[in-house]
Amino acid sequence: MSYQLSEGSLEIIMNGGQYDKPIMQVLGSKKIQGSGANERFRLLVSDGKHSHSFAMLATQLHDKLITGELSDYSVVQIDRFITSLLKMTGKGEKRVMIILDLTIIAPGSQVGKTLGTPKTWSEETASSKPQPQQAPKQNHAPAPMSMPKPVPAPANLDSSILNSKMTHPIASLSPYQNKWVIKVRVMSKSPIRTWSNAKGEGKLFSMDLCDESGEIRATAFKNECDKFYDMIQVDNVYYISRCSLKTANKRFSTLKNDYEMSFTPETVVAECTEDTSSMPGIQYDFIPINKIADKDPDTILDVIGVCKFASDMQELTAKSTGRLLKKREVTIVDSSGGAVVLTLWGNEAESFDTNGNPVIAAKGTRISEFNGSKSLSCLNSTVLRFNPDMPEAHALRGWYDNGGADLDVVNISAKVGGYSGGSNEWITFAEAESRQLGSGEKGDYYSMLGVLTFTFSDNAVYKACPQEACNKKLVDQENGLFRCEKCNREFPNYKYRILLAANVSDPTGDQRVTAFNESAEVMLGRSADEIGRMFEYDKSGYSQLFDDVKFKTFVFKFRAKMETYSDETRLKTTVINAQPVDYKEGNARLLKSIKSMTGVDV
DNA sequence: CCCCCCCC
Repeated sequence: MSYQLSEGSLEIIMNGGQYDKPIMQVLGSKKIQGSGANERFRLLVSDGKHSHSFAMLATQLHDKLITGELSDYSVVQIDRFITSLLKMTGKGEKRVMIILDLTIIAPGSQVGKTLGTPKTWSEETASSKPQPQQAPKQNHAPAPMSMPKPVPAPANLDSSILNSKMTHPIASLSPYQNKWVIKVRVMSKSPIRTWSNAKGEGKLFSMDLCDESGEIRATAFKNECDKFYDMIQVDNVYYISRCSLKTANKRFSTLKNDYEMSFTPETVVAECTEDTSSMPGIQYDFIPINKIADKDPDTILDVIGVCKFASDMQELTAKSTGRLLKKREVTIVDSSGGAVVLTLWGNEAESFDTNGNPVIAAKGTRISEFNGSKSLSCLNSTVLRFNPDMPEAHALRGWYDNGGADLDVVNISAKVGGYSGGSNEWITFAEAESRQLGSGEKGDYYSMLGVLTFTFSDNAVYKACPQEACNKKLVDQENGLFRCEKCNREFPNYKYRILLAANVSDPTGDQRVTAFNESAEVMLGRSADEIGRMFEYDKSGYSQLFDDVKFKTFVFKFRAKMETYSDETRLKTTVINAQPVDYKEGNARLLKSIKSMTGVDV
């Protein structure tokens, strides 16, 4: 078996030229710094003619080396790379190649030897030769850069860096080398946050930056926070230089970078005003909503869905910190048939506009679990986009507007048992529907303020087994005796019980419900015994009773569950409890609700 | 230099 390496490609690349997907051989690898998360590997690669050891492996490819998939003598196709000129202390410049993506063509064990007789490539070799120029193509090479007017002061910029007409890839940044300019897109920007602890107090904001080679978080404290907060805008591209780098604490960052940066008083930021379309935008890795249920709590993920329902904004005080929080729960659906609640906080909760069922793309939301059901919660670093101009969003819009809106969905955030939210919160029929209450195995309970709009008097009362624990309907033997099939006994006596079918309405909808004896007695305002007697001896009083209760308001507790009768599955809602309204309590709830909707203290 | 990401 013979392998064809891209002879001469190294020379072109190391002189700053372009070469599309060169085939090279790995001859060695060396860990150059750190351990664990700080690991970085340098590779010795050969194109058969030359070899050089200034190739670095992007961190996301480390696994290939660690698992041995990539080893000495492996033949690889370098699918994506960038080169970067690094200033070496006292040694001029050195070009390094950062391998961003590769395909293994043959494992090292299979190749087993050095191909060709590569000579060590050196800077001298490079400078002694004319710069080979392949026709520019694709976007592999460092983009030629014309520096915009530096902001705020040109004197702050290292002119040698700027004049080098190149920028450094994020993947090449390290604490050991501070002369660089990066050209980055801002993926997200946190709100300004203040802190106060034993070491002092201050304020900060952080931003997540990306370029072709990777991503990194930058934080601006105190003066720099004030200086740059307004200038830095999400989605814009900036040239940034003179930050300090330190090891990132993986506990607090999910970015794929071993380092993070802090702005310093010397930091210079200049907006890139040229065409930035070649710069990567925000990269999403969307998970279908129905797959979220299988993921562990605290997983960070990207999701896109159509807003089917949004709660009003609520204000609440965090018990632990005493902080005033604003939150809004948005239920999103996608064509996977899943629905999930996404919780927005702060300004995003406040300004969210539910009109038109917007498509929401969210990058970096976190799964939270409460009372056994999962939902998504936004973090400060979460990127939210409403109706973004992207294929996934257009596809979802089309799906939703052409029937998707009416499809049944499984809401993975549906409450599992217990009263809704474990609280005595009053919800509406619309919310019950949106939360998919009743779709689970166990049935769901919720409370609401509802109006009894109709009660069905037919078959509302029946003669039940007189045994205390048995309420079975008796069969009239027509001989003065009544038979209970359950107790397998005949009785001369019976007790009346109510089984009431009714309609309940609220401002958002209505629902056919069934009420059993105790709650039906409350709704009708008479005992089952009285109602039974009226049924037997006072037909007009009996029907008047059912008329009289129309439009009475109650606080209901319902149990909702899907049930199937003769091949037809429908939501069955049972009255667990009905109580007359305590208007003092009811008004307190309304005031609270008005306050949360308007922010007005009433 | 932060490291909180909330609540039911």
